Amino acid sequence: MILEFEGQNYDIQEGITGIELLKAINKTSNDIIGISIDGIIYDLQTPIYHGGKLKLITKQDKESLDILRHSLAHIMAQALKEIYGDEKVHLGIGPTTEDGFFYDVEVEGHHISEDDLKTIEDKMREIIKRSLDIKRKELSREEALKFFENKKEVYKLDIINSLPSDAKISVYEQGDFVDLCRGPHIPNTALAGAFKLSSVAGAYWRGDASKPMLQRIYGIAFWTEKELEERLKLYEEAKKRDHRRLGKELELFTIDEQVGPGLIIWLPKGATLRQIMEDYLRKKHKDLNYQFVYTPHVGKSTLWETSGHLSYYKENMFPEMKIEEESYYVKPMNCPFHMAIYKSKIRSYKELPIKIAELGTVYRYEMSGVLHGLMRVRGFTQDDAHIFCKEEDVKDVIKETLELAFDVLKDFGFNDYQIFISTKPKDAIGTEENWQISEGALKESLETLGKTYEIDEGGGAFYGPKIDIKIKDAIGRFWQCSTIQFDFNLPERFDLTYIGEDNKKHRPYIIHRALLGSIERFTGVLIEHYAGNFPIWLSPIQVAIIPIADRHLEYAKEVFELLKAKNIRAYIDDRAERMNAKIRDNELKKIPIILVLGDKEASNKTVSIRSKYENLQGAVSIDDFIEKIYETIQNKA
RNA sequence: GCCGGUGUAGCUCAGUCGGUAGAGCGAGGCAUUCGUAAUGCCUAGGUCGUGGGUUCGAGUCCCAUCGCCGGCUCCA
Repeated sequence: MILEFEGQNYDIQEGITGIELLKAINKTSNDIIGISIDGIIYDLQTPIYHGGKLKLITKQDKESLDILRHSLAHIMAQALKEIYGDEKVHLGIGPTTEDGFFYDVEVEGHHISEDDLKTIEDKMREIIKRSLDIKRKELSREEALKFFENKKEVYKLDIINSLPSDAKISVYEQGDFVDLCRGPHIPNTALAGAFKLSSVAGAYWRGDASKPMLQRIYGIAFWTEKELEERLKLYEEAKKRDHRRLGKELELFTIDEQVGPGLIIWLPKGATLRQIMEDYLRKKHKDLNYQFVYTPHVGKSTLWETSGHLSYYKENMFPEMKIEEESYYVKPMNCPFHMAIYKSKIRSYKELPIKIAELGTVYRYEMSGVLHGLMRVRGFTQDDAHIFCKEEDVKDVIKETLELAFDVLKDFGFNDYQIFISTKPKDAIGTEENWQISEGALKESLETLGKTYEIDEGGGAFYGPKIDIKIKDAIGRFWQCSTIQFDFNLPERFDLTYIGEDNKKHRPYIIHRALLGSIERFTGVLIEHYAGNFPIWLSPIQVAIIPIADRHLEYAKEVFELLKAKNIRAYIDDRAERMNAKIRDNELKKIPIILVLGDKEASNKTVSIRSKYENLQGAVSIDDFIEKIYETIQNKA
């Protein structure tokens, strides 16, 4: 077979392993972790049977991290076996994750706790020090079954039995430890980089709640200690930004055990933030001729039967309520009500597109174990809208909607996105034409706007294709917020029509979209994105006024009234505290602008500004201050 | 819902071997009136998540239950 490497062709014998190959081409280095041939990754232990373009994978290549992490999972498994006994430890799967690895295991007679992690880590380091070669062996199915049966590795047997009949079955061996594995792996345990076991949690075998629950041990791994430290710092940073903590500290929201889990209580400051967000959204939507509506929180069961929710979504709905022989359900979505609004009169092609918007509060049953602060709740408000349009409007509507989404996200401080288009799945409703036109509009609009996107082929809902936008926050995490979905289902179910130019009835297209998604969740993302340091336009309190001594209180009130008259959210910190203490407290409360008022300011009618903003510094007149803060609010800086 | 952890003052946490609960911050009061990140003193505040049980005696041990935390699962 011919391997092409650095512009040269090498005639290499088939079945050669990477290690031998590297010797043959005179490239040996501990930095080389694997190779790829025509993009297929091999470790250095695997025999190669096909030629092509050879690339060396070094520690600098992203792919090498996967190899490292995979091997660390094995080393952890070996450590567990040595600590708890070969026969007692049953291995599940041990894949890599975004920044490390995990292994799902069952340990007979022992529950691994966080306290055990240190012991396991120590054993892992010991194994690494043994400098064990990691060897690959291929087995026949029979051999493999026999081997793992002897070892009582029930989960491995399950895996082997589910492999396709022509699959190559390989095991990797390091010292006494042998694990069923496809690879790739580092060649020797001594090459294992920096790692830390982070947590242990339960995980169903094969993700199936009817199967036994194994224990999943998570680890983080990188080639160098430095990278590991950086990652651990990121977790620290995320912890500092945790919206549950900041939400409490900044008095934005609370969740009361007595009120109920997953139900958000907006405290005055959080409510102010929410009102600002909602007012902003209303304005943005009205500019594009969206019509705002209000709809009830409950609807009769017949409504949910028509919409299909009772057959497809019931397990996520709060249970039925009976009133006067009728059954009602609390709404998990706003769609059926918006359908009712469309149907409230005969529609003409002349009034399309119709854009019905609502900040609609919905309730969904979420399992108790998944609730999480503002991010995962049982009651939330969607910035929801349904656009009813003609086929020829589809493109323009999608483009307009996307522009609005990017505009809004940008104003909230998000400029980096991952965009996904999900296309037609196997069991779909709607005509081929419906899907083509819709998918085409989604792709074309993104291209017109110069946005790159990925396609999740066949990942759409059965009722229509969609675009999901994930926003990147200040520390690099992605959050899915906006979604724009076609719905070919509801127009049929509710028998929606409009009268066309031809005086005949036609089916409208429905585009269902939310930009922030859930106001609750988006607020959580905002809190973490800004670490509680909101830009002035969003900050519940924009200005803290600190009179230095009581004799300055009168001037402070004067300034306060002037700000209040201009709709600037200010308050006077009139506590009997020293100025320094007040400055500290207001900094901790993350109030963006602090005005210190003393003799100088009172006599000159100025304010002394303390803020992080360059244009808002030092001593300026009140008018200047108001002008500058207005400018900053306007810029949403 | 499942696995594991956890629950002590408004918040963050200490509480040994089972012997009736403690700190800091915060809150209230008094004094201080101060120039860019913590002034001092005093005071109040707890059915130890809840309900059972063991015990002469339970914050501490056991059972149940609720909430929270980390995951899994789920997210037409």
